[in-house]
This record gives sequence, structure tokens and C-alpha cells, in this order.
Amino acid sequence: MARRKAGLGERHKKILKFLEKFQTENGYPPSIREIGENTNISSTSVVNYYLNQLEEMNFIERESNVSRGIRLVKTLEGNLVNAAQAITEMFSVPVIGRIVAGEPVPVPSSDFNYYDQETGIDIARSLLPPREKTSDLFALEVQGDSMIDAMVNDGDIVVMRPVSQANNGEMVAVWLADRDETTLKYFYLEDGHVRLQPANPQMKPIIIDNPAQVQVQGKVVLVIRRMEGA
Amino acid sequence: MARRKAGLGERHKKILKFLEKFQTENGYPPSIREIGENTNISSTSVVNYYLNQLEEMNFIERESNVSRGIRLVKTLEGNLVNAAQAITEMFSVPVIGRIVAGEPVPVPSSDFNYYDQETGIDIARSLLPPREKTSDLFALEVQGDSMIDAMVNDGDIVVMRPVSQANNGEMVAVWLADRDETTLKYFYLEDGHVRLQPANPQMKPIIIDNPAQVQVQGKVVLVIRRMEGA
DNA sequence: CTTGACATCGAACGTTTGTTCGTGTATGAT
DNA sequence: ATCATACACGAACAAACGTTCGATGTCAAG
Repeated sequence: MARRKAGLGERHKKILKFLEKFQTENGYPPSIREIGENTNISSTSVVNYYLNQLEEMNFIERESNVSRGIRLVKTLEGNLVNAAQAITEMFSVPVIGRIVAGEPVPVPSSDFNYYDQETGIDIARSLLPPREKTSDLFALEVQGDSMIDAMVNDGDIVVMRPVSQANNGEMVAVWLADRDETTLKYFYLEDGHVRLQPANPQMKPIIIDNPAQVQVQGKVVLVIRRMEGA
Repeated sequence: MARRKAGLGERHKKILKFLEKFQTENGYPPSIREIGENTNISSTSVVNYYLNQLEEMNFIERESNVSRGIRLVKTLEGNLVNAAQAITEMFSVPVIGRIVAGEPVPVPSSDFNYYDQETGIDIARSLLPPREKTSDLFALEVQGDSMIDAMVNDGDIVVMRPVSQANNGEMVAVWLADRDETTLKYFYLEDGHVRLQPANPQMKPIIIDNPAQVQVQGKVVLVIRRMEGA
């Protein structure tokens, strides 16, 4: 057969693809024999030969004399596999519904089992402050243009934590019963009244004299806007 | 010693924490002996005993007679470890600077080596359409209130792909030389002129008669807003 | 035509590794 | 006091596993 050009040959690519697939599906790497079985390589020494080359080319790292001691460093697509991309570094938040102006936020009850949800949105842990807990979060999709003053578009995903009391400066979802309206605003309790400050600095705040009329339903921790057709 | 209440004992927790830590650091799970060595359990059968219990409680899954055949299902914090949280499912985009109204977008040159960047933002692959490539993306942090009409706040992270030509309906960063201004708008080329449509539906578009005056610098694929103090 | 590099392979070996067994202690229930 | 269960442990064993060796084939360069 023709000599290998510098770079990946067919067998390299097959092995690399299999490594990614196996690790994704199983949560641990394959053995030398499993790699061979799935790439039509009948000899463990040939698999070893190719793994050594993938290591030289910085696609993987190997630990000597360790079973399944293969760590992906770079994918076939060229993306670095960051050590930070670990089990605890990404999590799913269930998208449990829509947020619209005319209805209260559908805050899940505390015993709601999110994990049955098929729809969720994946979030890198590093997008939240280290002290923020990742449990109990839920996400809502914005429907309509009613949250413009919060700088939030139709279709945006708002990730929230259920709270019933807010601290000053936090962006919260509040239900204003006398207006039949949910709104997203920065919350300030000052001099016995509530100031709900829009994110858009060109808009004026809502002043609520009776704080009891403000039902805080959740605190916004993240907003994600995906571009349609991007 | 006292009988175990239903739920996790001290040794369960130590083992679970070690599993998370080892997998994060090594890219593959530990062996029974490595678990024992790091949790002060001198016997492989005791480690086996506890792993079986963790499996019963749905924290892990095990493959019989497979070395390092342990798959984390749930972390100590209670988060599900999703199969989607795999090597290729999260990646980093370098945050290479700021986007401000008065300067062109600092589009990186095509041979820029992002991976040396220490600052990056982690993004779940699932936030982008499946056909969107993850290479070549870069991120900018918005500085100032000048992108309000794009519904983008000071401090938001805008993830972009360098392009010099846009398709209709895509949100792009364009540099308007005659105005000395960068703006984020939805791009439409129609009847020989360019319509730059703000994201805020209450604002009017910019009409540019001479399309040559519109320098498309990048296409927005994602916007992320983290809440300060969240 | 010869040589060296690369690729391929089976076999053997020793180490790594998980499972099983038997034993002992402590505790709560009867 | 007895029994059942949980917890703890060392030892032994066999299978899983990675590495090494020697052999063979192909191809490009000289």
C-alpha cells in the first residue's frame, strides 16, 4: 500500500471516530481489543501501533500499562477536548414552558422531577458563578415581544431559579396581579416601595407603592439567544 | 458501627467524589484498586460492595467484567450526567475582545491560534444547529449601551462567525464606514439596497442605498447574557 | 535490483483488573 | 440469648488487558 502522508490515514480516522463514539455512549474509553473489533483490525499490536501515532499527533494521550488508559485530546473535527469538559462541567436545565406577559411564570413545584423532561437546554457550568447551585434551575422560552424592555427577544431562553424574595439588583420575573402581567425587571426595594427597573436604560421603571402587590416568582441567572437559521 | 440509613454514607460520598474528580482529571474512570487507594479502603471487595450500592441508588452504572467499566449517572450534587455531555458536546470559543459601536469588529485572522487563549466561553454543542461548524467561531463582549437596538446589553457575550457576505435574515455585525459605527442588525439585500433591521421591532431599519458601504464582518450565532451577582 | 521505511499480523507474556469466597464484628429486632 | 443484616476485610482466582516480539508484505528511493 502507499506510504502514509503526514497526517491522518483512513485507519487513524476510523479509530478516532470510534473512540469518540464509544466514550460518548459508554462513559469510559474502549480497550485495545474493542477498538480492533470495531475497526476491522485483527491484531492488538496494530491497534497499539496506530494509537501510538495518534498520540504523537496529539489527538490522544495514553497511560502506559493502564487498561483503557486513553484520553481524547482532540477530536476528528479538530476541537480540543478540554479537561474542564468533565461530568460536572455541563448540565441540563429543563425547558418547562413559555414565559408570556399575560400569565404568571409556570414555576415548577419543588418536588417536580425535571429529569423526565426530554427537552432541556445544555449549559456549561462555567457560565454561572461558581457559588451558584445548578439544582432547581428551570428554563422558559420567551413568547412574543412583551419582554423587550428586559432586552429579551421572542424565542430567547431564560434560565431561572425559583425564588419568592429578591435581593436588590437581581433580575426577576414578577407577576403583577393588578395588571395581569408578568414582567422581567431588575428589582429594588427602597423606601417602602418597589422599583422595577427595565434592562433597557432608555425605559422608565415601574414604581409599586405596595410591595405586597409584587409577586416575585423567579430570579434570572442566564439568557440565551440562539439565532434562527444561524 | 451504626447501620446505614437509606441513602449515602460517608464512604459512598467519598467514592462518588473521587469518581468525579478522577474522571475529570484523567478522561477515563478509575479502577477498583485506584478507588480503594484514594478512599482509604484496603480491600477490593469492599469497594465492590459500595459500588454495587451506588449502582442500586442510580448514581452509577457498571459493566460486569469490564475494566474501569463504571459510568457516572448522577453526581453527588444530584445533577444527571447526560449522555450528551460527551467529548464533542461542549467546546470553547475564545473571547477575543470587546464590541463597541465606534470601532470595527476585531475579526481574527484565519490563522489565529485561538487555543492559546486563556479566556474562553464554554458552549454546549446543542445550542447551535447541528450543521453549524464549531471551528472559527469567536466571541466578543459587548461594551456600552450602543447595541440596545439589537436587544444586546452591555456585558453580553456575542458569539460570531467571521463572514464577509451575509444571507437575508441573518444577524450580522456590520461596519458602516461613513458613520464610523459597528452595528448588529438583521441583514436584507433587496432591490439593490441593504436594509439593516434592528432586533427591537419598535425601532426603524437603516437603509443603505450603496451596498458597498456595508462591510459585513461577522454573523451572530449566539448571544449569552450572564446575570451579574446571579 | 536492493534497501529501508511503513504497514500488517498472530502469538505470547506479564500485568492489571474485577469478582468471589470465607471470616469477623457490630447492631437492631425478636 | 439468638438471629439476620450491614459493614469490613484479606486472599485467591480467572479474565481482561496492554505490551512486546518476530515475521511478512508493500512501496518508494537510490
